[in-house]
Amino acid sequence: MESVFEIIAEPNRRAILSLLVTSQQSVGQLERRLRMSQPTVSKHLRVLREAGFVESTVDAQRRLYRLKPEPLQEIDAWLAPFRHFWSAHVDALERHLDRMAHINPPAKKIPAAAKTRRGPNRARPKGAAR
Amino acid sequence: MESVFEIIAEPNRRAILSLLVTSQQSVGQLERRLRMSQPTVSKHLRVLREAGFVESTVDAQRRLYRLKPEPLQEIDAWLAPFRHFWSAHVDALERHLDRMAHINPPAKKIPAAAKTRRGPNRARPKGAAR
DNA sequence: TGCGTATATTCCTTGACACGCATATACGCG
DNA sequence: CGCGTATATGCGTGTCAAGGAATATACGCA
Repeated sequence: MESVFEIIAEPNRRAILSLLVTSQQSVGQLERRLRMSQPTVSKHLRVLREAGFVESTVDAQRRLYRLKPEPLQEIDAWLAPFRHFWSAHVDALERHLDRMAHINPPAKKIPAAAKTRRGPNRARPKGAAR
Repeated sequence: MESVFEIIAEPNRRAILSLLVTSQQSVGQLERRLRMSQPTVSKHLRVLREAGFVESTVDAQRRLYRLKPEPLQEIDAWLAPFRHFWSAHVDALERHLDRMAHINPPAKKIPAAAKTRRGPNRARPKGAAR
């Protein structure tokens, strides 16, 4: 269980992280909202804590868990080279569509904004449904 | 092995993806550059292919594998909410530093670039630009 | 101090998967 | 055709992690 990628491979752990992104939560809250057994939650929290994804503070008998950014940023960093890759792809597609448009002009004009959105940030969470 | 996260949990598979980001590669090339056995490479490629991370074309006896963007974009999309979280953190830190600077002004001015540098993907309003 | 609540830990079983080895399939060439 | 190269697949095995049940620890309160 060494890498951050193995940590987030577990669906329940991802669910916990997703719940914590809004605000800190106690173990009991997570247990109820995720409908998993208390030991299971505690075990996953232990894994997440040891990997640096979360930290906890004590509030009487409760423990409040909150997110820590570093490991997720590490994943984000790993994705960076691939973002370049797929933005290049989108650009190629755009050029292709531009060529098509040139040969066979569309009925309606495409807003210029679509062309201006350039840069390392091209990666839009492909909104389209499946 | 259903989710994209389980797929990239395996270090060798991540290595394969990283090699493919530059250009397409044959199985043999991957085998040599990663120093893993040929069956192992083929098996990982199979997993990656079935999950949509790569596709292959046939070149005589060779198979050339190349990247496909969608699954990685899916991971990127999952990270989006957390980017909000950690940029909020950076902002809080910045405000804190600003307060400190106000109380006890620094010798040197921080270059403006430092403020713009907001991760490759500073979470942007989803509907924006299209 | 004893009880109830909240969380952590231990033990055990089960299942998934990564790898090695052997073998199968596919292709080109002489 | 038969051989060499390139890749895929099947089988057996070892490892490891996830979850359930039981139990331990910590805290507040009467």
